[in-house]
Amino acid sequence: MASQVLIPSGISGTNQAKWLMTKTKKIPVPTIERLARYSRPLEDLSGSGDVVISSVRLAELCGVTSPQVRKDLAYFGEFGTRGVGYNVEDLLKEIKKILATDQEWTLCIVGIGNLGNALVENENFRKRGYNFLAAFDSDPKKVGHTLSCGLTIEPSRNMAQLIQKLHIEIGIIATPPFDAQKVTNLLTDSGIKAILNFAPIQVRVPEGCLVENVDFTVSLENIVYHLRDISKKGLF
Amino acid sequence: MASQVLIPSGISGTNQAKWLMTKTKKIPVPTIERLARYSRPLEDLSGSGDVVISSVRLAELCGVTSPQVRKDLAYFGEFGTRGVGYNVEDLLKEIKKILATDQEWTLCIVGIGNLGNALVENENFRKRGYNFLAAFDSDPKKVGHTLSCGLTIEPSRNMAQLIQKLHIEIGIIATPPFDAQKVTNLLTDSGIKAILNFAPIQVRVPEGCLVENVDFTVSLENIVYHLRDISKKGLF
DNA sequence: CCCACAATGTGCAAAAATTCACAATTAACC
DNA sequence: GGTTAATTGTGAATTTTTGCACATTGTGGG
Repeated sequence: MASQVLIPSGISGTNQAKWLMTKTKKIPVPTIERLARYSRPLEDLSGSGDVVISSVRLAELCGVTSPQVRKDLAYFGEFGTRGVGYNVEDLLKEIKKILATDQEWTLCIVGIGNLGNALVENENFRKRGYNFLAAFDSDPKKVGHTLSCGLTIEPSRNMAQLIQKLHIEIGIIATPPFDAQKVTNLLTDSGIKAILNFAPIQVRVPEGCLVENVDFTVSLENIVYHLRDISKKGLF
Repeated sequence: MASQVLIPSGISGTNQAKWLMTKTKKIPVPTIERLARYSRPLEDLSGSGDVVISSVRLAELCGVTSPQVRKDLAYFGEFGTRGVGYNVEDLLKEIKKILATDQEWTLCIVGIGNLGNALVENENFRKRGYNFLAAFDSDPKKVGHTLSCGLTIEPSRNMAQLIQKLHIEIGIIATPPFDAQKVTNLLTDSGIKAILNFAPIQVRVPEGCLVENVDFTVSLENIVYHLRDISKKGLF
């Protein structure tokens, strides 16, 4: 725990408190995650005819309450018009600015199994400005193979060199759990700034590196806990 | 919002308050998610020599504080021995009992693209008692194809019939976002009890069905928000 | 048997996050 | 131009979650 502080939502890093200060207001950690969720329906609506949206409607679409929406947005400014609502295009632009998704980011992926492949080929990433610049795997049988997205699989030993040459900022780990910590060390040694880890272990990083752990089985266990709970209570 | 209540961690369902009551104590929502995380290192340790583990050590391995670990466990009973710690095997067994992962669950998956394929082939699921009994896709080119795991891809129109015949409890959605709501309706109409949705939209379900939405891009946006925040503050 | 040490379990305090209620503002209509 | 309806922005109250401090209990050694 010396070099790592867990942020409730799952992201972890160093000296979190400082990062969450904007002017003098503290931004609740879950707010950031919700902002990302708000942007999904806004993207959809931004194509269609609707020009404005109320906090009530946006809340419905995202499964939260409307005061929550208003409060979340109010942390960062006054984006709406009283009596009217929020302009869809403008709000989307503001949220993107807040989240820093109005700029391009450079990624690499480590571990080109089924999952790694699915992630690197995923349209949603590229569409949102996340650019995979390199793919790594330690399996000699995979190295040299070219993926549909155009990337050629590199051996893990080239990691440091490529990350620095291509200015890669974020690393995604999609290896088996056993390799995840080793890969994390390789990535951080190469100067990566943040890691999105899909291996079902909690990887440790040195000061100044961000980690977010995504664990599918945790989500499933959440579900089955509540499922069993329901049948036990005989509510349904 | 009429038929759906969002639980902070991302899981949503109906009348949540009731489910979280055990005897008279309210269980914090994040506690369940952490219990799942605690079980990972316990599984690893359960093979090796260590027989007991302290809350301090377990907390380190999971990136939380030690009072947090103790408090989380104390909601469900007294599993440790004062002055000693927790017996690894026993604690794992207790957590599995709490989470209902000591039993088998039946799943199906809808959408056999890269991601769907990666999920259904994933060892971690089967290893933990999550059994995929059916795979669906609406693409006629995919229907009839047999996956490495042995399942044959079924057309979506067979969904209701198969879910009922095989007593499938949980559905996983790995379709493009546009199809996700339609698939959700199909699943709930077929009597599914819970849905794990990987499409980047918030799907709506009728009363009595659980949903957990997993959105990779939300995790990434979380990261880039904090990353930009760091460089702006000039901390590194 | 007693004492020192280690580690859990827990009531209470603190912090964090959400919800409420309403003042403020705008648009639309007559 | 005034009145009504709609909707935001926000301080205060409430609820939820976490952290602290310590009493409690078990272990091992002399």
